[in-house]
Amino acid sequence: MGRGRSEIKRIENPTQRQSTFYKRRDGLFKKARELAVLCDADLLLLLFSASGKLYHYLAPTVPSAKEFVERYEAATHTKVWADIRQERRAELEKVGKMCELLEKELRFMTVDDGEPYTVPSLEALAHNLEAAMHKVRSEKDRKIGGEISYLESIIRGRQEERYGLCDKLAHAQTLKDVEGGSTSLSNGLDLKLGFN
Amino acid sequence: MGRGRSEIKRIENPTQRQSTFYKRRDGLFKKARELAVLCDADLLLLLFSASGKLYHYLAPTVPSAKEFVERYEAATHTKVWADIRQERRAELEKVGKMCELLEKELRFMTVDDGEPYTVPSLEALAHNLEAAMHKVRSEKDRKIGGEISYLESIIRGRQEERYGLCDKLAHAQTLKDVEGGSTSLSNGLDLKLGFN
DNA sequence: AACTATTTATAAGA
DNA sequence: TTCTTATAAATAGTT
Repeated sequence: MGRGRSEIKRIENPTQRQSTFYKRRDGLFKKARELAVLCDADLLLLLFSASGKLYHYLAPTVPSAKEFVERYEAATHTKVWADIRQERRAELEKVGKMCELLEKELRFMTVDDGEPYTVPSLEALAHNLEAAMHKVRSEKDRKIGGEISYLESIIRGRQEERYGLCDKLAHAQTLKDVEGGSTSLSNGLDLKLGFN
Repeated sequence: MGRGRSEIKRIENPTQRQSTFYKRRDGLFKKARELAVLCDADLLLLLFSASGKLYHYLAPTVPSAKEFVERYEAATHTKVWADIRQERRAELEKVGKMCELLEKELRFMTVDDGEPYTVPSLEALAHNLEAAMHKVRSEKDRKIGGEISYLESIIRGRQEERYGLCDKLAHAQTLKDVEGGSTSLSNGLDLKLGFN
């Protein structure tokens, strides 16, 4: 709304940001109230401005903040964290592309630090790297031999595997929680290198 | 908005109330997100529908989350939020790593498509993987041999390398865009595996 | 789930 | 801040 803007990104100009904060804060609280009343919903809204000031709204039907938080807690342990993971993952995928490179590199370099890795996990890592090397080598050989047709024949299969990753991603959290740390690492690498 | 209404009172018709709930819930959450992002504010929104279903929004965290939790705790004498913050932070890290692994895998798997890669780049890739393997193997051996002191002696050097990575990261995007896919890949691995 | 006629929210400007 | 106003968004009623 208003005379422009559609991008949602941090407003750098402090004056403008403050002004926008006031307006949108009022708008948000108004919306919150309306939703609570119109639809008979319970809601709690806590807001800290960048300068640290607290604003909050508690729906009229909610007797007390404490009670509400307890209710939230109860629901939280059954359902909410899955949603949070979902949100976080999307957020990370979107925002974290740049950081990814650095984190990746740092992770590899921490191998030198030795701290976080157990011998079994290092074995798995070495094994996977070796397999990856062979994979790449054979790939090269095929290419040199001009056996393009061979490549083409497996492209579809790989493509399908790749699409399958979407599903893996969708279940990644579950897997992660079930498996142990080092096992998780080696599985991650297995995944990464696409071994069967 | 819409074609009527201005009175804010409970909607008695259940169907209409439900419909309105969905629409306004989406609107409210969108507004909440926008406010958090635009104005760098921290907010928490908990919403229970009349039927007891929970929806919630937590502003993208980290820097101000601490402040948020501390202030909220001070205001409500609740300990819950400290735990939530902790869990969220751990969750963020885990999820980030998982995303990384999957994205990495996707990148590796594109080697199979063969399309964007030239023979020289595959050679470089294979070479780097082999070197990485040896690196990991020797790392493992050192660990097994308990030669911790050796590790410690190189940590500082690696630390410095790592700091240099910030600069590399800053230019990583540029490199990637400027160079062809194949060259980029081998460079990526050089970076990733930390070869000199 | 979509579609619009309207009402609201709000970005800029004062 | 606060008000005004031109525009962008949200959404009530409808299909």
